[in-house]
Amino acid sequence: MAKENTSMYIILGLLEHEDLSGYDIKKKIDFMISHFWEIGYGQIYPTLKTMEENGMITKKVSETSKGPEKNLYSITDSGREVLKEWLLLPEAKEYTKYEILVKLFFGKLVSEEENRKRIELFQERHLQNAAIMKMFRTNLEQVLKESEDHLYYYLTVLFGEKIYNAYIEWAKEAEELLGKKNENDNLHKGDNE
Amino acid sequence: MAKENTSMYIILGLLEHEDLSGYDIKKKIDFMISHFWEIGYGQIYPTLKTMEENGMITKKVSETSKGPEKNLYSITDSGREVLKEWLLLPEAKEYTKYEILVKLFFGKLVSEEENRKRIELFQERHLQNAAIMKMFRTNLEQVLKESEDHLYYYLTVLFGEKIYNAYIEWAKEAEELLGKKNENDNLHKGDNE
DNA sequence: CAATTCATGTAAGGTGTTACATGATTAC
DNA sequence: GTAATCATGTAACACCTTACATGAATTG
Repeated sequence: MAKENTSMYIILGLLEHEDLSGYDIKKKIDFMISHFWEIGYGQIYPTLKTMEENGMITKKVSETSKGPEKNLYSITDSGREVLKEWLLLPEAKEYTKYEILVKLFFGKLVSEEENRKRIELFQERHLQNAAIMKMFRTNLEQVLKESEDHLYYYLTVLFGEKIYNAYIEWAKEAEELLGKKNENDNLHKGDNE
Repeated sequence: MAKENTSMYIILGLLEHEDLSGYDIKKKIDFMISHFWEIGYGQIYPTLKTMEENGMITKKVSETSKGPEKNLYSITDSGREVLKEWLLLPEAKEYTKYEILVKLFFGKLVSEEENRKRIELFQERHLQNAAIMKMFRTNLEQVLKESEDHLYYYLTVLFGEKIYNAYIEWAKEAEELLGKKNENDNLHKGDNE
């Protein structure tokens, strides 16, 4: 058995709620979870296979009236136990890799324009992400008034929004700082003329 | 050759500034870079080996008066070129994995106490990180007044501080939301008595 | 004299990504 | 009819972590 295998627990968690195919699982993850944990098909299908072999889930081939045939998976009691045990364990610390910061860290080696462009693109990407999260949050808030079923989902969306906003704020400040540097450069240029 | 191999470029970037041993490289990364990109010895030593084979760096064994012998690496012109080319490429999007959010997403399956405890620990960890970043930033600001040599380093520290603060803010709000839920629960409890 | 730090490295295994392969159905 | 979506899967490889192994020197 694997050591961590968070993908497996994500699949278990989703199946605890409803029966799903590998394809469905991917869609759910992309929509609700991918902002803090991405998984590809290359991980999902093999994992489903070993999970079935280990008795955590069962497969039934569903002959839908239309479309290709689906493998529908259901969680077993054993799977439910494995999931709950895992949920009680302390989690590993978050795992973040920001290639943009590595490149910026060595920013002296390229032109300032290059660095500024990089930060702008980063900011644009995350303005979009922040907008998506805000939309999700607003929709969820309507639903939360009636029942708190989605409270934990809401917490993850809130997290996403906060982080993306922090990215955007940083990008603004970073651009200002580079701009200030430019002004100084120009002043000094003026001194020498 | 590898496809991305960001570790390699980090090593090149550090060697562009000064000659270092594998051990030195690890220390530098831990101190300045690990907040956005971690690397272990298991990656550094093998990478140095292949980099030497590919002519990006050269090794000289330094017989220091005291302590064990060191392998000091220097970047070559070829290595410098490889680094600069990479610095001009657009970066991959950031890679983040938050196991805590996965566990929270399925938070309904465990007790609320469990979830609250989790968030508190997360917050404590990042209060410490934020404090470290603030200290770094304050120190760097003193230096920046004299020369802007460390401006790019400063930008990465600023990033760290913003992100850790966003984590902390989120944790506060999340705790409040869980608390509010509790109050509601108690109210409903009262209704039924 | 015991623990920590300095210093280098290997082996094994787990994790994750990318590319490839296939084929039916649906929407334009 | 062509492009996109539905649906499943494999193979290769790149990446990264962990554990192990060794031994000298320094610090308390």
